[in-house]
Amino acid sequence: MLQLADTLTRTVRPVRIPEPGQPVTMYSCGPTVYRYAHVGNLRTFLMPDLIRRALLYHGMAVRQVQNITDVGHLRDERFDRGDDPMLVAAGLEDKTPGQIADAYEAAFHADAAVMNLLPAHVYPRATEHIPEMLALAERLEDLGHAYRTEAGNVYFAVSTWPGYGRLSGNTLDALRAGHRGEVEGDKRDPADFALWKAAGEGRLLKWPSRWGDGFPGWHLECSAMAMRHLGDRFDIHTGGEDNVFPHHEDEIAQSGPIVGGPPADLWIHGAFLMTSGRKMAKSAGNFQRVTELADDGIEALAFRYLCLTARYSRRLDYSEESLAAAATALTALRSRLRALGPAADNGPWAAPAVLAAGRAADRPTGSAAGVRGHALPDGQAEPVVVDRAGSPAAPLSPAGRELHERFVAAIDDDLDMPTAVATIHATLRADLPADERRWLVLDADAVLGLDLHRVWQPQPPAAVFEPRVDALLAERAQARAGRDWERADEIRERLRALGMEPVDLADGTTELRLIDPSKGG
RNA sequence: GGCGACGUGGUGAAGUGGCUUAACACGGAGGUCUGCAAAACCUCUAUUCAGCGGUUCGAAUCCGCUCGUCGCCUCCA
Repeated sequence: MLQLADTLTRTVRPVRIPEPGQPVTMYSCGPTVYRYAHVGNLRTFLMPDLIRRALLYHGMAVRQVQNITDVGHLRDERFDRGDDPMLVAAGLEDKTPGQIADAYEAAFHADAAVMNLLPAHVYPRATEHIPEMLALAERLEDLGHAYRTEAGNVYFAVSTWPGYGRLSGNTLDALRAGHRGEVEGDKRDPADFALWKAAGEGRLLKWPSRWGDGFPGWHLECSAMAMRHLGDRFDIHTGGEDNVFPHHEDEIAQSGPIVGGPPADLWIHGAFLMTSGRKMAKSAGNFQRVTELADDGIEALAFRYLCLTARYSRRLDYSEESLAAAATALTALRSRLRALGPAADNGPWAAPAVLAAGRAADRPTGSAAGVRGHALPDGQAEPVVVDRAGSPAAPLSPAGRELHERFVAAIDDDLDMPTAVATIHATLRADLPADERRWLVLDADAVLGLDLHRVWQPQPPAAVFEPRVDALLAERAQARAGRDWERADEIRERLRALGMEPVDLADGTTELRLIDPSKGG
């Protein structure tokens, strides 16, 4: 069974096995949609995708909710500059907050789709859950856990929640002792945090409440939306390491009095993606979108592969070099797999079921009412995956079974993807029949999510070829058949100039690979 | 100031008490194969885990100290 490192208890614990017919429930902190998500954000969003795939792999259904934060920042954050076409177009050209949020939400879905992230079942938007947030804040005030101030702000009184500090280690004593800087004048305790803030001058987004016009505190949305869509208690809560404090600490405090304890059983936090020794962040100027990778001839799945080479709980160094290495490794992996030949359509070694992320357009939009489950391509329902750890569908040999068990053990060990990836490399190298090696690798890909089954499709995944490229390829094939090597090499150079390398494979076919034309030779 | 994480080869990183005189990948070296170029396949590529002490029959792995790096405490994945 999958075990995960729980920040709250500082232990590695198994995911709770749900009642028969019930799903594992997971709430994932999602994007803030007033700017693009960068690859560091995407690494964090990959983590719940891996959890979900691992559980599906074990045959367990998962219900996943991922919030869309579309409120809270629009006054202070100038749509800061940049080579950011959408910011220029949408942000600075008098768009409404809603229009900006919609645009960036769509961009987020596009990024997630190219990363092969399985869509959540619901993407609730904060702005569509203001009534739930207000109801929660009112209950907390009525129960004596919150207080309203002269200025019209409502704060949660942390001293009323005895468990405060358990998640982050920032106990109240420590916080008070270590506090520095200004304290909002109307807080009773520096550690108190806002449930509701009075709307100031120039505030674009505000709602009426019993305390006057205002807007919700950041932490409130997750408490309210998790309760609405997953119930009081759910199994897994995911987020980035920066969410530990204050976001999740405060979420536990404000949900606690209502639901009788921490709302989630497991609190899982992903470590940052680092560039040049710093966390990736817009302000550091080291911000990169996943869709920008294509400009450098790198496909998004190479970034996914890169993420799989480190544990989610460890910071990962991101650089042009590490990304290029991942891209090369993924290409080589595909070549080795492809060399095994395609799977039979039927029989014991037929390709295992694929967990596909689909296209951005297949994703549900965030509206709370009328949410539809995510659609997979061809309208298929969420795949049912049997627990192959217990009884592999294919008749594995003892050596094959050993490799399979090694893979499953790695996954279950707090998502040890580096070991899992090492195992599939070992599988490809193993002294086993091609059918068995291919089956094991494709089976593993249900969790890895690298879309390895596509190696037998006619074109490499990320390439979009013009008709004339096809014509050139056909001509080269003819030239080679006629042993006109001069002509064949000439065409190769032309393709290289277009950024593609024709590679003649052992089976007589030719594959096109994307190359970086600027690197020449 | 408080809380926390990390420091392993040219690079990205596994390993957290013996099965490891340190996985896997990239890079590099050599070879097989092949119109060519690749790919694929094979071999090699850290006596060593920031430093110094300690615990132990045994430590990269546990403890202490030192040095270094980073993160959270304000919006932040």
